Amino acid sequence: MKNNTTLSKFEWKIMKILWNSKNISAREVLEKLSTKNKRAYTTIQTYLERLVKKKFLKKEKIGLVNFYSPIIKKDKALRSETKNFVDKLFQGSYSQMAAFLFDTNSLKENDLKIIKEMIKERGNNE
Amino acid sequence: MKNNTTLSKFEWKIMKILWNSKNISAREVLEKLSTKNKRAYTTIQTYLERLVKKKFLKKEKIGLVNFYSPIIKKDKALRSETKNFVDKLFQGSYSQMAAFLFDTNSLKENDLKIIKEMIKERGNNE
DNA sequence: ATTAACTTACTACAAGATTAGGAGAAATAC
DNA sequence: GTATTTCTCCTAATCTTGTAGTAAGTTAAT
Repeated sequence: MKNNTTLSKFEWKIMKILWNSKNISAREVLEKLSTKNKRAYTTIQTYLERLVKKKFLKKEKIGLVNFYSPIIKKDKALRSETKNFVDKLFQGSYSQMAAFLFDTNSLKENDLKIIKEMIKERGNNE
Repeated sequence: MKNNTTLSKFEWKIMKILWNSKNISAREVLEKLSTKNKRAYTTIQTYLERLVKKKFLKKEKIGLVNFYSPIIKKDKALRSETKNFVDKLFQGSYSQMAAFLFDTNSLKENDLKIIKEMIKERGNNE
């Protein structure tokens, strides 16, 4: 297994569910998926098993049923996936990414406003 | 072929070379790859052919040799890949991504400085 | 007790990614 | 003018992702 494991879109959906409600079964995961993200029950099982194999989840069998919970923190996963992305597209430079977002007007009015706020709040710590 | 085609890390490396020097051969692509990114000559060919199939490149045979050049703009590819990423991790919200980057101190001093500058420059257009 | 419902574990298969080798044609080297 | 180099095109092994079916066991229902 690679060190910089990245997750697919659907794997992220599942992990997000797991980060919200730890120690749940395949059935419960399936139930928490929105209508457009429904899959066959066994498909969910396969994803869960793969995430265990990738060391994102652990499973614990209670009676008949397997319960899964995350073993890596959401922040860590986000960080590593984000780093991968910024490496891939922007040579690892966050300001390069920011420049791109500004220059192509990718940010909506509202995003921009929120970001300005954040910068203002944090502007004094240096 | 999917509509929101995303490229792998190595496909991006190749595309970046192509965006920098249009209409080059597999040999030239290989030469422009840094030492740690060297691959077998035929591997490069395979990537180039795949990128043609994905409609990111076109090829033109001159004499014996195939020459490749991009048929989609770098900005467009960056935008679409970025959108995919932000959808996957941050529910499509750029400000959510920004918040994450700030909160986890992912941004280096210097990135932050540059970003503040950018915001200042663009601060008047609203 | 037989059936219905549900679970796990295993298997499968297509598409895409990663990497490259081999056959055959053309160019070039001397 | 044969040997070597260098292309292209084709083929392919291995891994990952997406999606799910089947067999066999457990529980609940009547």
